[in-house]
Amino acid sequence: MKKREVKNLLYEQVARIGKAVSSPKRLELLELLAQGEKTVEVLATELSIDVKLASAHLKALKAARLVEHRREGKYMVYRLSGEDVAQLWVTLRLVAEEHLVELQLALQKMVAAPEQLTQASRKELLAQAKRGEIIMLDVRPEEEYAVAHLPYARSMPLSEIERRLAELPKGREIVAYCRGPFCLFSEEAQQLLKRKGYRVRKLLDGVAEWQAAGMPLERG
Amino acid sequence: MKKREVKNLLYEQVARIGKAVSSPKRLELLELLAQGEKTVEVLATELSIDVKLASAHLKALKAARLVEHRREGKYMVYRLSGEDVAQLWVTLRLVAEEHLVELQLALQKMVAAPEQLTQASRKELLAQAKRGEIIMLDVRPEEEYAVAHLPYARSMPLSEIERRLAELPKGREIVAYCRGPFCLFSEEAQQLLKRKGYRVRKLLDGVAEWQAAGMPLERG
DNA sequence: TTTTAATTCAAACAAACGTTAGAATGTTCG
DNA sequence: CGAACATTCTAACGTTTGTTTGAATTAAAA
Repeated sequence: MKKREVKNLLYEQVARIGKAVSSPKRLELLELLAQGEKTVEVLATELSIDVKLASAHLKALKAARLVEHRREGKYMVYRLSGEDVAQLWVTLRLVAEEHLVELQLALQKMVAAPEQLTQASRKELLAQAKRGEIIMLDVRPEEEYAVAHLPYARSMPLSEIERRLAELPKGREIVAYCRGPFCLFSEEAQQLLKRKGYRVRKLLDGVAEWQAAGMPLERG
Repeated sequence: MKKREVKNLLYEQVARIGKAVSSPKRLELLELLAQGEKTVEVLATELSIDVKLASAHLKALKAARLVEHRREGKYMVYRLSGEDVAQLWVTLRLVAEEHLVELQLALQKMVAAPEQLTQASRKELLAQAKRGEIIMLDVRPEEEYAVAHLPYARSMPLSEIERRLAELPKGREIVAYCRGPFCLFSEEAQQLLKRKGYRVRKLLDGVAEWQAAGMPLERG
């Protein structure tokens, strides 16, 4: 076998991964699955697409071995096939944010103050949370909190914040986070809590970003 | 603007990066450019493709802002638009190696002993090279060595090894490396030097892998 | 001016992709 | 068992891709 043929074979395999992440829908699926395993129905609903289309995209992801699935009763449950897949999603997003002006602009429109965390500020934040100086608030659905969350975080899904305000002491600053920079939950939580008179910061990191930065998670 | 439309916009931007890395040819171009800037002609020759086709792929990479180019006399010189792009290539390759059995098999066929380096063994290797216990040998073309190379490495391109054997003392073990796991230079260097009676190990890491692992490089 | 390197444009073709709709499969539940 | 449900398979569509060829351009060098 010639050198060129062997080389082509190698790069074609890597390109399979590339092809899998070349579609916006599949990227969104990966980001969602980075929060924990989910059924096809849930995924389709979150993406606002037909279940059939979601299934087709999941099949493509499965062909590239980026996801695995198992049957659970009536439902088919999909999950990422490894932590490195979540890491890949974060890397892709970071490269896009770094190089694509269009994405930077779109993000600025979406988020008032795009506070980027450095490695140092992540450690500082963790220390503050440990000492109880701030309240780390996970505003994702409770199932996702159950899979994994930032250390010392408590769960309060966006939809429940309004009627659970009593649980939040007014004195301390709140730091809200959700699925990552593209997720709007923490943005909405921040606006809601600000109206109620709280001091609130918003984190762009989700669990995938936090972990990719080498920081520890709590797993349920 | 609706939430869904904003989200679509965001993921579409990241998918631009995904599309750029969804072609084997473009991946090979990125890996080559990770060794240093190169002209279109050189790149096309290395890939064994038409200059026009190389130009078209480079245009696609440029559209995704993964590469930049400048004119230098008659030649158009391309380079990666950042270190994160090399990091992306390494991440993609690692995910592919981890999940695609086909790639693992192809690699095994190519390389006799696929010695994977851990973080600890990289540091140990660096220490040995510093103490002069081993000879770190960069067998890539000299220009690529000039751009960046592993610490304490000396340059001896594969094509020159045979007539420069006198420069290599027989006592010490030689550790040869090239562009990365998909490059055959170090494999051929190892076989050649073994025939000449040297003790030779082969490194799968190239400069991109070495750097992605957080290890230091020497830049020329 | 002529050569060289690189890009552009156009045309062509097969292959692959995203999406939609309808039929088929396998599972649970009454 | 049969009905309801979740998911996948199949077929079809228009679109986009990768590649090759040939001719036309642009910029710099000899």
